[in-house]
Amino acid sequence: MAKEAKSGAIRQHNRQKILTAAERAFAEHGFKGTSVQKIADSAGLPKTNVLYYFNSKQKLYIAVLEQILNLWNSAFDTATADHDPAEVLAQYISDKMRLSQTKPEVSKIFALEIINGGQNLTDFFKDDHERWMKGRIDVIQQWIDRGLIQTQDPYYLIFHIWACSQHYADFSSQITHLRGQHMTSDDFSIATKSLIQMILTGCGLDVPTQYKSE
Amino acid sequence: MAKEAKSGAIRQHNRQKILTAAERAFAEHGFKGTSVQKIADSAGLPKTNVLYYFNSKQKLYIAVLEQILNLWNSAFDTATADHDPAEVLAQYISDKMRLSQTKPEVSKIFALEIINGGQNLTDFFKDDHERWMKGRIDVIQQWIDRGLIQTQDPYYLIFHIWACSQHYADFSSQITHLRGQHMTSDDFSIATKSLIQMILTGCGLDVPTQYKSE
DNA sequence: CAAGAAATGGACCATTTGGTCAACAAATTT
DNA sequence: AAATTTGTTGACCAAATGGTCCATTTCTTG
Repeated sequence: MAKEAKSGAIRQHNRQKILTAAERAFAEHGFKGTSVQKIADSAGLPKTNVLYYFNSKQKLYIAVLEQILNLWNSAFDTATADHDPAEVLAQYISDKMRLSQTKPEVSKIFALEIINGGQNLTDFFKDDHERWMKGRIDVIQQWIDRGLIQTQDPYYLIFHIWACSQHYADFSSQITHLRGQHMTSDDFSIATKSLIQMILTGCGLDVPTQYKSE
Repeated sequence: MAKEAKSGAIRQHNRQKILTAAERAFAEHGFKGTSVQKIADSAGLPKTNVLYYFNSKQKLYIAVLEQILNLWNSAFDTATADHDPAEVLAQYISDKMRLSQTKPEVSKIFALEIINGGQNLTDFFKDDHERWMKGRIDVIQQWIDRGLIQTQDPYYLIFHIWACSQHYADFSSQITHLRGQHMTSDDFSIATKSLIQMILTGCGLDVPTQYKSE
């Protein structure tokens, strides 16, 4: 039942090629909009081969989702109420923005999945995420209680951070169109500082110098 | 060639029933994930009938998109640099949040469409939107020049407003799961105030009294 | 090198799906 | 009421697609 790791070099190599191709395809056209054939072509393998490694389109999709979870990590995960909220939040926003910049497909796949109701996310992931959230809410609440930060509800603060940072990945086509040009590295840098300044100031925090603009 | 309005009462009634059903379906499963049959069932009509009114799935989808555009209006559209930025922005955020609350399907369809690259949006719409954007950017830039508002780049301010407000519609399933309960009207009211306070304060603006919390 | 395991790939199948057709029923118009 | 337009419906079709089978080739390993 379980996929033995073994030494299988070809196996690992091919699986990764497929996963990468699948990631791109799913991000661009969603689960239903992506055909196994397309993924196979894109990976340079016959369709049968894709089904050989992953047993079904659905399982391949879930494998893509699971591979993605490793990117979710941030220093914020282990922050406590004793840390400086301004530092921690600025760092977290910066991390999320970098992810949107470097791995927009990841963000898109998750966006599509969540809009769709998140039915393919395993209960394990959901519970894990919920636990993570509770922990973070707890820390923020303590900051609030200690008068270190001004925000109504910790949940909404986190949602707003996610919303803004993910927006740059998910809605990149719109952003590019409206601005008349693709977001460059410099643009991302400015957008990140702009977002940090807005959220931190919005919470009554001072922006740490290294995240300040100009 | 063109669809004459005529008196066609049946026509109008059926078209609307189909559009409503299609809106729900597309929001929930995306374009590819929705079958004409499902829409027909949901509208209580045979599939052939749906194709009779709209000539193809694609045209039906575009009709849904176009119907939606009428909801995009806000007082912000006609604001000038002489208006009070705090009032205008608070009102705009409030409008956008209300839309997310009352018409989440609309937001979801657009999100799916944009993530997908927005290939089904007509050039007319895109140009229109671009013009709207340029106008709004211009107003905000004037506020900046007059020292009325503190923000790095007008574009990012608007993106952040969109991102946060739409998040409540697009990611509702995640929000419900993490909070452990559905967003009630009261929750939306608090979230709206929280968002207004964060963004306005983040721009160095005072929150107008009617949008203040408690 | 020989045997077993892993990988490759073409042929094939059942289902779903968007869309057409033609016949028939209901409204409208003249 | 006759004629014409509009609406309703089932039968049908071709293409796409997820997935299976099986034969063949390539690797690995004793």
